[in-house]
Amino acid sequence: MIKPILFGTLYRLALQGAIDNEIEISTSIIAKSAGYSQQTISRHLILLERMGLIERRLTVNGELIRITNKGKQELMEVYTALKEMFEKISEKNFTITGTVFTGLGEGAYYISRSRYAKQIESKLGFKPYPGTLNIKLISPPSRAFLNNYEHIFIRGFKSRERTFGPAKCYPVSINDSVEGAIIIPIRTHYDYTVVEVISPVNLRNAFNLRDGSLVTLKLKNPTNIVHE
Amino acid sequence: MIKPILFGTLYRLALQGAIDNEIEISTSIIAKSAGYSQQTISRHLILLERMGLIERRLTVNGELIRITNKGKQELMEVYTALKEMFEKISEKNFTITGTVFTGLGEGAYYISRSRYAKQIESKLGFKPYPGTLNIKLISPPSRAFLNNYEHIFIRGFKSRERTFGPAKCYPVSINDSVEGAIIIPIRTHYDYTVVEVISPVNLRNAFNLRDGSLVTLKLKNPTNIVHE
DNA sequence: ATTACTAATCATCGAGTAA
DNA sequence: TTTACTCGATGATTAGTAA
Repeated sequence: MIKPILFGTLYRLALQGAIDNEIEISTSIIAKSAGYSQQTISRHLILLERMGLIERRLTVNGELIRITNKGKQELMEVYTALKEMFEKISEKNFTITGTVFTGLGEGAYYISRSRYAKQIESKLGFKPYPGTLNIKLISPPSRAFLNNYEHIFIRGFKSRERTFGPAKCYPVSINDSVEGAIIIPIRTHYDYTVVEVISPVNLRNAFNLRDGSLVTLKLKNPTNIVHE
Repeated sequence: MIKPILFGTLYRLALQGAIDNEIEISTSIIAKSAGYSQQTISRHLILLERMGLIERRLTVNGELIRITNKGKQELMEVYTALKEMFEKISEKNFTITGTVFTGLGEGAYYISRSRYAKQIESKLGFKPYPGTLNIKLISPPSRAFLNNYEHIFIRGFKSRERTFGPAKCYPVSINDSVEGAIIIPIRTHYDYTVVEVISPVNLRNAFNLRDGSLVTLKLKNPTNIVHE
């Protein structure tokens, strides 16, 4: 990409319709819309012309400007890059990869509580295997992006001995076959590079997983909610 | 649009896949790909963060960066603008609008010469009405863009008294109904904000045109040739 | 290895103005 | 009215470092 400051001015010209087309405009008008001085735009135009990105002819009312094919290509480059990015987002974020590791067994203790298991069964549609699969994320390297997706809320509760916090669940398909969900306890901040997965089956057995085995998770219901 | 220099850095981050997605990267790596120093990128990231366009968390290997929805919107704004421009070009340049005005009658004199009329009949496929319709361009304001299109060449010739120069013709449909052509004498530079139109009929009568009447011309055979 | 501060350098900007 | 020059002011960049 050319220098951003010049790209900015070239983009302004394009907005005015100067692609493949001569427009009659003055530096002061561009300056006003771009938030720069007339002198600065004049200088920018001189530079763009020297770089072969625009052609221009002075007139009495200003100048006739036309973005050349070279200039068009500069804009096209950014356009196609942005296009690819925005088109790929939808698929790209749905696939999560990581490796299996052995945790402390805390997850299993939680899932085994009937107050949790019953909620999961009713809200996610499966009776969870009493255990979680710990996954160290590879791509994306952090679970922060999950905030962009819809979650299913699992309420916390208190027993006689202690408090069990609430959790968020994100339905996924594991290795493109078994259904399950990522479960993130809300209270604990824990490690952002790790997720726990629940499913109706023992995933270690189902896929013959050992520590270090690669697992892919695909987010379902990817509504890509706007937050903030 | 935000300041071009910051847009440039935001765009770099997007290229690295930071839209809706945390990426682990260091300022020096971005700097290398962007052609700036590590310090400059560091400063840019601080500014982008303050503006709420990115979120980031430092790690031991660099930092985790994610473009926020606000940042995404900045990119999307440019994307959609470029998209519209590139998608509309094909149609946009085909339609020409302008108003009728009375010329000096020079065109009529030319067309009435049989050496011209016969060429027009054989090359354009119609016997021209002996007159031209003068059109003051509104959109685009200059006929310079015609250079991007294929033309049909009409040879010049000499009579006993004087020389008649060659001309370029661009087939058009007038008001989406009558076929004709823009005819541009090659020799005379004339006024770039004006075109003359020929057709098999008297256009003033056919459309009941008076001076100031609006006319639309649509270029046919819009091959949109790349020149330069 | 990082990020990011300070200070010196350099590029860019805009006021004034000529053509 | 234009564009675009000079030049002093401003803002951005990099080098050198600290953390």
